[in-house]
Amino acid sequence: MPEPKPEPVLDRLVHEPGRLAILTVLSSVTNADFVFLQRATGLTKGNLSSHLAKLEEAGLVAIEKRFVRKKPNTNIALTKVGRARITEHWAQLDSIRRLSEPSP
Amino acid sequence: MPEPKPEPVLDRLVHEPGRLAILTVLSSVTNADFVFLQRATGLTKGNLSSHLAKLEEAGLVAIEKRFVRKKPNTNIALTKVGRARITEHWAQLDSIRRLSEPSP
DNA sequence: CGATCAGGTTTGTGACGCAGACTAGTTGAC
DNA sequence: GTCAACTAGTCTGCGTCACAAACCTGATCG
Repeated sequence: MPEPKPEPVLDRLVHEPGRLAILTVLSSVTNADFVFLQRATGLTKGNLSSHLAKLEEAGLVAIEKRFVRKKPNTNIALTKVGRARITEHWAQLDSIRRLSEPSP
Repeated sequence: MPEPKPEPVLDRLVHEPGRLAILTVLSSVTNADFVFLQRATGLTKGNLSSHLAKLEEAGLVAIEKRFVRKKPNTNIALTKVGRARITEHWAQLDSIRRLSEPSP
């Protein structure tokens, strides 16, 4: 036996703190722009940009770029898949947590 | 301003899925041996070993090596610090989560 | 004009998680 | 006694990735 393959319970894409913050904020506001998200999450621009790129690539968020008052503006919203995944992720964290708290 | 330094809310050392599992399991059993932890967490030996090394280095767990029935046996327990940190971590996750669930 | 600012994107790199190779010692078969 | 197989871990190489700093594009200001 070449070592047991563990079940992949926690999705790293979602679990990463920066992305967890992004997704969680998004799940409460329906849509947000880049600057708002940066303030809300405390991430740097570069960081936020690359996290968003990954989330978009994975289909968890939808990104729309426009110009607002002659300035570039990036609008981000959770997709259905994204909403499902973040919800599921919190549920999985709960089940891990219950390992330590048998029953009140 | 050279980009705002974000507050380090989530401790990566603890947040990492493998270690989160280890710490959470430990917080329910007072102490455990290597093999038990491997089964409980689903990690491979190599993985578990290096995670434990990091946790020990950070003072979150205490590791004691013995021989039990002529075989090497590694016994692991949460330290006070470790117990505090895992509790605090769950609390921080809660506060992040509340961002998306204003109040029922 | 040149400088500055807003709003992002691209790049360099060190750290790290992963799994598989390796080690040390034990037990069982012959 | 010695050979093979097993237990209990540690060590190593590699690919990935998060981070921040440098960079880019266009608008606005002096």
